[in-house]
Amino acid sequence: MLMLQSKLFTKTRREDPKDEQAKNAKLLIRAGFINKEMAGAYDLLPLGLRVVEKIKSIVREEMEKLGSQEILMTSIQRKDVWEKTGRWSDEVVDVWFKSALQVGGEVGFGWSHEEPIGDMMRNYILSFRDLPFSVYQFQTKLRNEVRAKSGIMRGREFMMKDMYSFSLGKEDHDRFYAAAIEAYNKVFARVGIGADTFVTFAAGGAFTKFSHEFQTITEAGEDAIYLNREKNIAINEEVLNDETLASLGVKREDLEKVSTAEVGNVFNFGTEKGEALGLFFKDQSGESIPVWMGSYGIGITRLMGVLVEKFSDEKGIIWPKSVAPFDAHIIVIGGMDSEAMIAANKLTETLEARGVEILLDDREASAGEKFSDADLFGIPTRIVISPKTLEEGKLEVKDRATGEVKKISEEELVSLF
RNA sequence: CGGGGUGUAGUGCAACGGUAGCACGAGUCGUUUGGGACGAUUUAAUCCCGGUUCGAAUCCGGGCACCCCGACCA
Repeated sequence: MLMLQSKLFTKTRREDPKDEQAKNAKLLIRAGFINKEMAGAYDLLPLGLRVVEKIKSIVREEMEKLGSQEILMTSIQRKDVWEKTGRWSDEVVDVWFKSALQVGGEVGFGWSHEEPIGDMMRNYILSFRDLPFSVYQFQTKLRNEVRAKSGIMRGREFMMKDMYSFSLGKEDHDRFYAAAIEAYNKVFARVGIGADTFVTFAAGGAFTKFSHEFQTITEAGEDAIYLNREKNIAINEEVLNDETLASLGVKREDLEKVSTAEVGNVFNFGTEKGEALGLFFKDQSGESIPVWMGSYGIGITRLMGVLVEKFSDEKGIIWPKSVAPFDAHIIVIGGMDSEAMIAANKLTETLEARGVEILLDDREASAGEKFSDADLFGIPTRIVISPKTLEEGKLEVKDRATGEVKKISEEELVSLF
């Protein structure tokens, strides 16, 4: 895959936008990955969309390994479904966006899909033979937040991967729940935040004492967790009390308080949703049993924000290799029809054949400007081709993360990918 | 939703109640080409509505928008 930078319509900015404080928004806007539409709503531009798609691919792979099936539900939702669980009320759920149909009747815009999916599954879950299974989707969630903040980390419109499991009962559910946690850990490890992401004990529901959240250490986070690194136990602030501590076997004085951002959560509904929504199956004896449900979320765009918060320096973003918009950024110094350009085109072909994704800076711009943009974009490997490198017969390769510069042959370079 | 702050060319900043200026960007011409090149030249703005005043970017009222703190985040 090759993208010519001269064709990229976005521009980089030298200065931070004045209407952003959050580092993730400042850098992503300056680099042209996103555009601010309004507070809490950002457009994904070509480079930003590529990052989001990379994250989605990783999540998708892990969900497929879990055996989950991808779907896509609607954004407009029926009122009656939410009334069944008492959550249509603005008093109960304060983030609703609602509208009215011209022909009469109200609709809500999906801030979650728990109720609609439970309702939908009444069409497909009839017998114990239909269970268990799980489905997931990448969906744009709409939430009428009173205060959007922190750039793309808390928006009114954002992308979320939500998964729902439908099980025969507790045991069946617990098996999937544990597997989902494993899958989530793999996702966070693959996007580069494994070491700083902890499964925490969070407020539970009617069926479990705790739910679990995936919290990543970052100063930019809104949450705080209490961490015992030795025992690998992390506790959310809202459930930190003597009872919790006793049940988990940790002492308050052994806990370290760290600032974190929630990147995922898993929740056990038990039979609560099934009962409220009328989602039952017939067991072998013909008895009607409520379906046991769980929900599992990963904030895709928030995750992108967290990555920028964690991986950047004064010059720009430093993407982990797994989610970078491109593998390599080739910088040509010299005109469009220079020797360097010809050499760059040749190298590009060689690398492309190996599946390397390349952004080729073929613009008529000064070297300094190209280097600055490259640093801002944060593509892991920067390759410079110039009259100088041609003369030496070597390529200059710079690692964005370490800053290390190497002069190597084309063969050596190709072997890096 | 409570509190605080800010709205000026595309972007980032100036301007005592008295001619809206600077830098970057963008356009044109020329010279340049390894860390945001140089010269010439052009382009382009006071969030909206109302009030005070001879005169408002500036003061007052209302609205809208954005940022921050808190609350909220099932």
